[in-house]
Amino acid sequence: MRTALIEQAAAMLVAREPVTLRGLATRVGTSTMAVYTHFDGMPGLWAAVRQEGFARLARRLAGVAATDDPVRDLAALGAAYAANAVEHPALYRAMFDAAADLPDPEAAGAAFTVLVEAAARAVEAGRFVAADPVAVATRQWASGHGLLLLVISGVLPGAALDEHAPAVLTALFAAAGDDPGRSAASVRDGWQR
Amino acid sequence: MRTALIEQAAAMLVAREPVTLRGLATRVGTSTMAVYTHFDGMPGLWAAVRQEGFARLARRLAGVAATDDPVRDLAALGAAYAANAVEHPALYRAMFDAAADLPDPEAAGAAFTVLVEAAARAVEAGRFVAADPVAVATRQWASGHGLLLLVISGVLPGAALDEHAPAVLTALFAAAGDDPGRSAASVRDGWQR
DNA sequence: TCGTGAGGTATAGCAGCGTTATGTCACACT
DNA sequence: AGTGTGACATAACGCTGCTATACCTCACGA
Repeated sequence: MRTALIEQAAAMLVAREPVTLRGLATRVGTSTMAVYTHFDGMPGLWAAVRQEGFARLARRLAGVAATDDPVRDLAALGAAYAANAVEHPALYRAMFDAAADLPDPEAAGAAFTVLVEAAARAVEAGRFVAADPVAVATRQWASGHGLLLLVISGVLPGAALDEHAPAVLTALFAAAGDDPGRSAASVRDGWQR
Repeated sequence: MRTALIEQAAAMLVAREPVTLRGLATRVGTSTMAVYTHFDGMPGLWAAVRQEGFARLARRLAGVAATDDPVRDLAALGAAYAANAVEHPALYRAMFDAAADLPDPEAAGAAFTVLVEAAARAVEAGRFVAADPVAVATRQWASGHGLLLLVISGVLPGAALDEHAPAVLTALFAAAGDDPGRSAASVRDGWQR
């Protein structure tokens, strides 16, 4: 019942339908009370939906295979992150409506850790000289997040993603100490969606 | 009456009070009908509030004086943009809830144009070699937007702004062709909030 | 075997929300 | 001076999330 409600809410979200208590209960085939026994109300259900969104994101990023080029991997992770957001824009927006209070922040942490570890491998491989992996991952994440939100909300056209994301990533990786030309090649290779 | 409603709504927004039709009408000292005669309902009022938010942003950016160092100016514009967002986080979030449909998109365009013109001056001054000013401005804007939203929503601590924003800007400016050391100095100089 | 208590669900009603239909008034124009 | 047009007030409608209450089911122990 818990999972049925969460998945139905996520489905209504991607279908751009308004996620309402009564509509949700009707579709799942139960009464409105179920949301209160399992989630303590709509805010609790939204928190569970955000949690599920981050869990899916973490699984998706974990599915990106690591290669012997950690910079390429970072770009591939960015591409997977972007694809996940573009495929389910409403869910992505809902995730960050209140991303600060998650029932279990570890799911979001796991997704972020994948980025940090790839950056750490780049440091270890001598690509990022004297760079902080957490800082590199944070900057990549924040920059990509902003670009994605602007595209999702229709401010920038969809083509802006392929136009700007690789350039921004290349700039960040080069600033981390990687050779600019080599960064550009790695990003071009990793950013295949 | 129109402006009174918009300003009251913006005030309730920054005060973190729920912006409700009845509460708004009561505070302004009118009835709920005023919102319908002037804005055709709450969505119209929200559009007007977003419009006002972008107008304030454009005025703020226009108030940043240009110097003989266009890269420094870009950093200063970024700092002003960030300060505006941090001072009125709820308004900033509301602005981008549906930034794609504004009554008069020219206000948002004016704010963006300030960025583009500074980037164009950097190209003209030979700092950004063969770089597209619009692309540079877009990347700066998107990256700053993402970082700001993560800080505003509490995902990243407030200190992340001063830690990451200058570094990201420096990376973008260096990628545009500017000398890395010179970019870093200009950004450090412009990013004074 | 038969209560019995506890947990999940159904029902009905609450206050609040945005919206709309209708009524009322003041002011500008001929 | 009459008239109509625009803005505001009032009341009601349907919807929202939420809660109090009743019901039903099932596991458990005398």
